Amino acid sequence: MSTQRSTPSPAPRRSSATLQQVADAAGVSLATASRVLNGSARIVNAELSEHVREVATRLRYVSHGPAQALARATTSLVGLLVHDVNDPYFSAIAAGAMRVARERDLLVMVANTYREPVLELDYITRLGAQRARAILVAGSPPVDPALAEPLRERLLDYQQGGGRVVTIGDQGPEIDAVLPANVQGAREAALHLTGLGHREIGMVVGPRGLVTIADRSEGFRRGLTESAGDPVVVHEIEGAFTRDGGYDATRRLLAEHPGVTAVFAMADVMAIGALAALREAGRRVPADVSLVGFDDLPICADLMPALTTVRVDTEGMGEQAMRMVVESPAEDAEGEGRTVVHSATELIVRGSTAPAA
Amino acid sequence: MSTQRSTPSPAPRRSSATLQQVADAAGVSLATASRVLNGSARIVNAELSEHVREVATRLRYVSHGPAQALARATTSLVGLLVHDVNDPYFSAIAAGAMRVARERDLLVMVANTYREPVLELDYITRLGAQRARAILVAGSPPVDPALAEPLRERLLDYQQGGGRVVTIGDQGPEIDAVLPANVQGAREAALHLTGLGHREIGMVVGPRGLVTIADRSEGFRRGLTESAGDPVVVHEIEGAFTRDGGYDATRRLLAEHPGVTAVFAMADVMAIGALAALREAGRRVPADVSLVGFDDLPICADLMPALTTVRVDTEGMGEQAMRMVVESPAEDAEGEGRTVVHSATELIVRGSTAPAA
DNA sequence: TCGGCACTGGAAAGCGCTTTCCGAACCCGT
DNA sequence: ACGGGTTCGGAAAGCGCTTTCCAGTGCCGA
Repeated sequence: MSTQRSTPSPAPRRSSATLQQVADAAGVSLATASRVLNGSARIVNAELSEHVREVATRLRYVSHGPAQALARATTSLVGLLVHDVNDPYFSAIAAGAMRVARERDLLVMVANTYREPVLELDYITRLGAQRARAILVAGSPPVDPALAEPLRERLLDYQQGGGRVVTIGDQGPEIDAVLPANVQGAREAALHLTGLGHREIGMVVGPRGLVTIADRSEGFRRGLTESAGDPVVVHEIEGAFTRDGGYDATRRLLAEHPGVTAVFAMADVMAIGALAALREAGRRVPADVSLVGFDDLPICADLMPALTTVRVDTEGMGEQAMRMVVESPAEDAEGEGRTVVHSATELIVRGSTAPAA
Repeated sequence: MSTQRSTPSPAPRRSSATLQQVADAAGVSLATASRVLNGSARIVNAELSEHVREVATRLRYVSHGPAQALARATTSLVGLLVHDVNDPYFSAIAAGAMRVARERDLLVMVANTYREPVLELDYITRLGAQRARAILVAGSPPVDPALAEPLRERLLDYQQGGGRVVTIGDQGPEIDAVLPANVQGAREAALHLTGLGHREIGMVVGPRGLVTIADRSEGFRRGLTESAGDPVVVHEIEGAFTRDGGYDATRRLLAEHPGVTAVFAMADVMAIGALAALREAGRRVPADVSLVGFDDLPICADLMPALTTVRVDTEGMGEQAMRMVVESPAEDAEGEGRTVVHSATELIVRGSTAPAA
């Protein structure tokens, strides 16, 4: 990148008017101005009200958020923690959440945690310091309770401080959550594959330490056991939760178990890598090997072949989570208990799966 | 989605300790506590300092952002306006920006504007009200000055109020910007295609009202005029700046001009749609028709065939923009003028282009 | 006609923090 | 041993706003 500076310009640094100035200019008290301009319960005479509003406009008055937050002891900021906005799974969640936030006049602070516990904890603290009204946490927690505990603890802390927490993925008791039906979805994928006659199947799994992966694995295996006919051999290979992770894992899978006729990748991003690996290995999809993904990213339909996958309503989950933030505001204070919303999954059959050869 | 509530739980709603309480508990003054806990210029005795810190930890003190913002007259919040985080182009920008923000201890408020002027203006106002330290605006402004003016005006307003503005895309004088080399990139795409002997080319353009599109069109046409050999016939078809927009436009293109041997789609998302349309029309890529995109989204390499495209360093632009926010903080106040950073583009040749039949 | 009430505007007390200004304590050189 | 300079903790004045409480007005019924 190259930088360049051009001609100077005048710079009158005027900071915007205060409520007091508006009140003075309008000849009313600070209290009245406040009531007129920033939605109060108390009602002000229409005429006066109009006058104040005019003056405010003329003076280009803009309310001071931090001051309001201080006086009201609440903000309109909501935090959203995602592993990585640049991953379509999470950007869809973010988009959904932001849509609802917009309707509710909330501002969303998004942070990438890259699944790093330190970052997660740090962001929660920072959001707490900003007195964010709520925190949404998207992304699978670790299976190991010892690893999950610190995050959970911090969230509980924040929640006790009066903040609202909603997670997409199960962070345990007392924390509201919206959960995709991972087990169920994976089970359907398994039934689909065995139904097509596949008897040697590769599972390209993401980091086993994640609950999401554990659930999808479990669901898939459960589905396999339910299948009629000959017993199924399954090979499980782990890779990073990315395109390259799927690519590498699939290469290893093919090297070690050349006989597989189907591959189940535990996320579409991984499936994309798997597809590349299969192609590279000269396996035709679906003629030689069938491939199933998970998530149903928008791109799936445009892959060649189009990817059979399990649809997750990511955007819907983001919306739902954000809705919960506002709609049961005092849930915990009421001692009511935890709210859990389940989001259904659905197998979408496309061109990447076919009967076993 | 189905909802369910489970067992109740106790709910002691304790809000976190204040600085005053920490000071009292530590037996020091408010001022000292403040100096110890929230980085002040003044230094406090190491021993005392340690003591205060201990007490603060014990009391689980968390600084109150809004109060600090009020007292300091500045915040650590930065706004980021994007057309849609769910579009990989923008999510990459967001990821880049957030990475740098993280380093600088800034919190990023992301908002989707869906290219709706009303939303853009509204968000800027709201960010201004929150006293966001800076606003990043990603996305092409309209070509029509009458349409671009309101946004520009509002940004200038905000800037005058002491906020920092950096745009990705040119919002005109006095507003710092980082600009992708759209013209240059498109020109290269044209040269590549004509170099392969294509003489009847389709341009699948996005909304003509956008500067980005105008620039890419211009660059492409310029490249065509520079080509050696026979004159080139070019057909321009407009579509929405999405996958479906590209799909529809390409279908129309093929219907009206079946003779095209190459298509230049002005964004990869559109190219993906174009690819689908070509496939559907029975045209082999690249044997019958060559295809070039723009942006180099990560998925491009995994399409079939892999997409020849013009790489834009989206993530780098996001980083750069965020860096500018912090690194020349008082640029406008100094009357220095505008800073413009150019981000290079590069033609990436992959499998979707081949010599004309 | 008059007491009482509903209504509405204003004064003032914070909300939690930063920072300026003071003054006490301490160190040094002479 | 003493004056001047340097440190460093504390008191207090805000930052811009909300909201409680109070007081003035006008209206009602009796």
